[in-house]
Amino acid sequence: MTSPRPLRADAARNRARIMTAAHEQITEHGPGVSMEQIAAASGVAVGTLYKHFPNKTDLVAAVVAAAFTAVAEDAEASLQRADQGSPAITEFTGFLTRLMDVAAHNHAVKAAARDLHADHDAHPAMREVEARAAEALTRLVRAAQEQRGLRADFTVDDVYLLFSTFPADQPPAARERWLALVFTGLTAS
Amino acid sequence: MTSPRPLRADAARNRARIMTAAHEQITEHGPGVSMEQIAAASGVAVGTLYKHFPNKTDLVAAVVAAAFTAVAEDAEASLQRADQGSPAITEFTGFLTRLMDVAAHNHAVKAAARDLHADHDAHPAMREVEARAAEALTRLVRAAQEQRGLRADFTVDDVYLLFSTFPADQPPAARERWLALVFTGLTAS
Amino acid sequence: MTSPRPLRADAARNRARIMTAAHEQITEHGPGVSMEQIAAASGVAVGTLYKHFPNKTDLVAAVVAAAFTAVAEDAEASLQRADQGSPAITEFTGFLTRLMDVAAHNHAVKAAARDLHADHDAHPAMREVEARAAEALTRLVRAAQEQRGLRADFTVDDVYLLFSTFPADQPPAARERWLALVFTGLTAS
Amino acid sequence: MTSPRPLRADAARNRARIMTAAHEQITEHGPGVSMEQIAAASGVAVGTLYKHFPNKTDLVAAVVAAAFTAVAEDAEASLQRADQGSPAITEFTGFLTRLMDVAAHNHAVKAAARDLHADHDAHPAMREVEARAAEALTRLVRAAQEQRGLRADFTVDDVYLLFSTFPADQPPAARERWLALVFTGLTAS
DNA sequence: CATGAATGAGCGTTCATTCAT
DNA sequence: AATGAATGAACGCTCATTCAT
Repeated sequence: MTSPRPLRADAARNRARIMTAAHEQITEHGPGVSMEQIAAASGVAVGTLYKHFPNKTDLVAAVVAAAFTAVAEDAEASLQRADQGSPAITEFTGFLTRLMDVAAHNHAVKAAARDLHADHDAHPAMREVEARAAEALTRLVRAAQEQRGLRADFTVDDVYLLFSTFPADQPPAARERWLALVFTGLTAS
Repeated sequence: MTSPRPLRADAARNRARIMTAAHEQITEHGPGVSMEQIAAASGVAVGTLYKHFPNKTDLVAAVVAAAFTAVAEDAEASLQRADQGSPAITEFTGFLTRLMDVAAHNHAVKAAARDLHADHDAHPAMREVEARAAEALTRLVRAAQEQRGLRADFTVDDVYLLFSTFPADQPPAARERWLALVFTGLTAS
Repeated sequence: MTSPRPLRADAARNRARIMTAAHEQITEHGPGVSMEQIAAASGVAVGTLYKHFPNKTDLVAAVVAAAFTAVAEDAEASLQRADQGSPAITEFTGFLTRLMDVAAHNHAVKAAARDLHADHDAHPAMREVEARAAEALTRLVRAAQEQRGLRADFTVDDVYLLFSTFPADQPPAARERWLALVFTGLTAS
Repeated sequence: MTSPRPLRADAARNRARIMTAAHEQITEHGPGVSMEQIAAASGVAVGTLYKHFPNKTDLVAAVVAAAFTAVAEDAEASLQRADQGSPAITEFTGFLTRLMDVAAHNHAVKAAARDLHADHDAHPAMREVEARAAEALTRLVRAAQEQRGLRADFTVDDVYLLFSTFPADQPPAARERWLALVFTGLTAS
């Protein structure tokens, strides 16, 4: 569905190398890295980048989407555990904490995501992964509210809001302090 | 020490025009505006920009610092009102709210400040204005805590943390929601 | 000699599809269309284009030559009608008018032909179709001259000259005006 | 009027060198020459080209316009001679002949002009020089018609039409033949 | 002091062509 | 014979910065 044709083996390998290299380069040098540099780090020529991704924005979006896939999967696993009896609020705060960890370890990728802001839905892979996460989180949030652990007016959009404002580029102490401050306001009154 | 020579009248006028124009241009077009464009908006030539500011970063830092001066003054005024009997917590949340308003109306400048991140202390004007604000805020925070309105572990650094993560570039509804979530966690337990 | 091997059935089919697609793409997007796009429109891969035509120039030349085949056939039909009693001058001006029509409807192909200018004889197919047209036109011109309708010094080269300067890319009114101006000078004195 | 400020001496010199080099390079390699190559031939860096001309199209248009200035002046001189008693038809055909000569010696520039086709009025310098030529030619055409030398329905637009279709890139013999054919149709009936 | 012309490395992107599969 | 991934030089253009005037 995502791939009309299954992509030749060598092309798939190159695509993976490009994504990996792009992730590394963005992490190391920020979303401003040049395509040329990503190409060099991938061990391919620029043209190959453009063969796989129509333009730089699309490549960056693919990197961001890939990074978010793990998050979506984490959300789904958390929901499943909650469905199987684990306290929903525990699962939810656990998910949030891990989400912030991911953000902290990928803060340049997060910055890239922010640069995409306006059209973050214009990228298919992004839309898909967001939908997955939203689906799981909606249910996890609801469960946590029903168990009286999470404030009643909390929504999935709030997760995005908190995530998007998490100080991923600051030192661990600051990140933890921020979480502490914010978490205080999340519990049910 | 900060000013080896008191600056000739016309030079001072030029400097002011540059700062004003730079603020406007950054606000309108983001921190990426070219020096050429700022120069044009200032009514001077690029060379003059470089006469006043060794490089673009320094100019942007000066603009950011200037924008923060109003904030420092607001902090001082709030403190003064608290000293004269106004409830410290009211003054503090009032200050915070106005701070977020300023951020929202200058979010491109705030973005510029963020781009400076690493060395935001490397710029003298920045250090100075931060010191003024910190001085006033420290006392305001302490007062609010003594009056049992603000959580006991709150510090001035937390103000920076909250300010730096405020979603200034998002629509009003999101900004207000963020404030609501965060403020919940600030009151004394 | 022109065809060392008679070309396998599927290869012949592919070649035809490529030529058709190339004609369409050139007509629609000009001679600058990329080989990739022509390949896509042909339903084959680029490699196949290069299998049939050593390089882009050769493909474009083949398209141009093919387009000229209809012209050569028109010339031959006109000559035949003249041989069978139709006034030669009528046939000749009729041919010229249709030639200009063809040019107008294929002006991007004509532009492609012009880009080839220098070596328009370097391409076998081109030489062949030109020879066919020249053969018929020489006799048609002679007949028209003998019947005193066409100026005595007119030659087949003049046909090329007029054709190559016909303003095919201009609006109909301009094309008609050009024809009117030029035709005035063609009748026998 | 064309120049709000009279341009510094060194800048004017560079501008002239750029125009000269651009003319030469276009003449030698066609309108497709790269800006880099024109810059090298000018003895300046690319940035300087862009300082003087916002983009390649504008530079090419300036070269074309400059080349046409001589034509406009020729038209004006021809008109003046006609006003002073020289037969208008002689002046007109003389002008046309010289125009074709210029085109022949600058055929790559003429090709460049053709590439500009759609927006050849979008370039101020072009508009101005066209207006000058049109003014003089309108009167010269009228005079030639009143003296019964030029066909009565001839217009200035016809001059453009003939000029734009003149086979400037063909050998002298072809060019002369074309002129001969076309001129036959211009005399008054 | 101010000017603004000049620099030139760098960027994103395109595309004819090659060659391993 | 066909595929299509990969190449990489080339292009138009930008912009922080320098320095002769």
